[in-house]
Amino acid sequence: MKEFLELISEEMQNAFEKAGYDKELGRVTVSNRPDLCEYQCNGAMAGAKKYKVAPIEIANKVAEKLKGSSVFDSVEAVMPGFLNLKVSPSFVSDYIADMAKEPKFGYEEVEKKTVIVDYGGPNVAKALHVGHLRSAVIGEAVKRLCSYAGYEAIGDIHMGDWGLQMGLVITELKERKPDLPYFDENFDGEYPAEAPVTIAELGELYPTASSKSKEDPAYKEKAMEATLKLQNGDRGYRALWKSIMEISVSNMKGIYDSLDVHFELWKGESDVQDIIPDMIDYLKKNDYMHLSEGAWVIDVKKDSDTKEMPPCIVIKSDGASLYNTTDLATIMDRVKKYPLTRMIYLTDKRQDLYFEQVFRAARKSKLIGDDVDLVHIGFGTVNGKDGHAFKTREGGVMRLEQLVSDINEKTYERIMESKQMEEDEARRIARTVALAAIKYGDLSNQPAKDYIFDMDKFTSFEGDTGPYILYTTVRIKSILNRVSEEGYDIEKAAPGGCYESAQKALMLQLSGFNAMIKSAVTEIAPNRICAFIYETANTFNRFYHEVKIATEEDAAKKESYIGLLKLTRDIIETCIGILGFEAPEKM
RNA sequence: GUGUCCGUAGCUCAGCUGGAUAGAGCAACGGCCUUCUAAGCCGUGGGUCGGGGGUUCGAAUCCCUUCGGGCACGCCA
Repeated sequence: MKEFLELISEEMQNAFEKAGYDKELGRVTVSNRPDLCEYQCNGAMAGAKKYKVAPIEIANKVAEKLKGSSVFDSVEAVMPGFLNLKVSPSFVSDYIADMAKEPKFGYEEVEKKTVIVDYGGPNVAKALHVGHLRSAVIGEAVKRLCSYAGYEAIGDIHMGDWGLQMGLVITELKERKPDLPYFDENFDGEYPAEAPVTIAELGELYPTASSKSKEDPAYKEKAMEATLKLQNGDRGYRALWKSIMEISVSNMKGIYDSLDVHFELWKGESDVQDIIPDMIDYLKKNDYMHLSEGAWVIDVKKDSDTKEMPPCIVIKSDGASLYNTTDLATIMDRVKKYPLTRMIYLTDKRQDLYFEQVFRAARKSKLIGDDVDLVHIGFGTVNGKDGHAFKTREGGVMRLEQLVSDINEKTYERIMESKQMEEDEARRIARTVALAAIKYGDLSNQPAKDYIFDMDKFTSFEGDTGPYILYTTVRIKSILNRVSEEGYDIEKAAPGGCYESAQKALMLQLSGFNAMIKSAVTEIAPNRICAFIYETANTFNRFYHEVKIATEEDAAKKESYIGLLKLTRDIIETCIGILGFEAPEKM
């Protein structure tokens, strides 16, 4: 189905052509002066120079040609040459009626192709903290957006399970419990089924090891050795690693589930270990890689570069692989396994340069063809109110679990303050609302920007927030339920006819849905969806306030209202579904 | 130093390929609950869009320059 703006632009373009001007000038945009008109066309001013006439003259001539148009209710040419437009109520309401009938509200899917979204990126050794929130939340939304758009979207958590962090953990554990069989070179029996550490211990092991290695070079040396030993397949280290992986992954699953974030693939850096040697051979054989300062690197500098571009290190001088190695191997692996058209990576924006190097290296060495798009979306940091990295009140790193439960608790209190409700129902609703608060709060910002995670703001639930969106949706559902209970068949209600200006405003708002999705997909910008549903909620609440729906006596009006309500609900729920949260039945 | 992102109301942010009086939310102040959920709606006050040039009929938006800030720059991820 054609986009609404496209349809009215066509009408305008025809008028330009009939008036003897270039069709291209007739592009219509949403008005930036809603007090004057709904849509506008600025083509007359752009064309003034070309035709050597005053803009207003062109505008007048075009307006003349639009007399009797079934699309526009009014076309006004005003100084210096704007064309101010109002569309006819029947034209919008017909369009809206069509949207309600079409699958995906008339949005036309892209060609079905496979895209991998690489997000999450948790570190096996480290507890999930606020830093992991954005990747999970944005990544999930991007993946769902791609799916909605028609792609075959595959999400890969891509865990950090193979680098130095594992060496650090192993080293620290060895210091503490040297008697574990994993560290006994001569041990050849079955390793214990139970993990040698709890998840809590694991969470503490890494930070300790990490700070030790920064202060003590000998310790760092040990950690690096342990890393290499693990990568080289030491039996005990592998068994230990596997054991740590198991408890870590099950812990992660729980947390990601609570965020309603789900991965199709639970791959990690370690999964490509077996193909790394082949890749290295390939890179060496074809001279893509050479020795530099003891390390194997791929030069990725281009003549056109104005900036410094260090080479991409594939093998460290101690022979160990690193992030780059596994990322390149992962690219190779994915290309082999899937008919890919695109790979989207979500990480902190501080890795911008790194990904540019890896992408260049992958292309240069032909591990990936030019037909596959590689995109890195670097997102900003989550900061506290003071503008610095988000911390707990005590100054520690905010664990993701902690953050979620804090917001759940505050939401629960908020509900109990004003509503009469059973405790477990309130708890359940609190989780739904809290999740919306967290996700919307994140997604409504542009991904690349840092943002302030303000707990008070996030739990206040007024204005441009997730709970406001949910509240609006719940209001709609509430009316539909009521009407339905009174015996009205809401299934047959269709949004035909336009009786009120607030109703028309809502229709015009909804008519922009498919254009919005299109731009959100092209720009990979979930924040577009947030802006759209916020405006939709505003427009609906105005309509809600001005028009009494349930008590409307005129059957035709009532049907059109209810039809519009259903469409509004469906569109909002589709949008929040893409964003990764949902609305409760009541709140 | 090189590169990159950013600087818009007291605070947090929108402003798409340049267009008419720069928009929201929070905070402040004032209205609206016997009528579909007041987590809502309506209204008031508040900005020389960091500064300076330029392109244009027209610039927050494009170009140059300058100041201020964040971040990254071979063996971490």
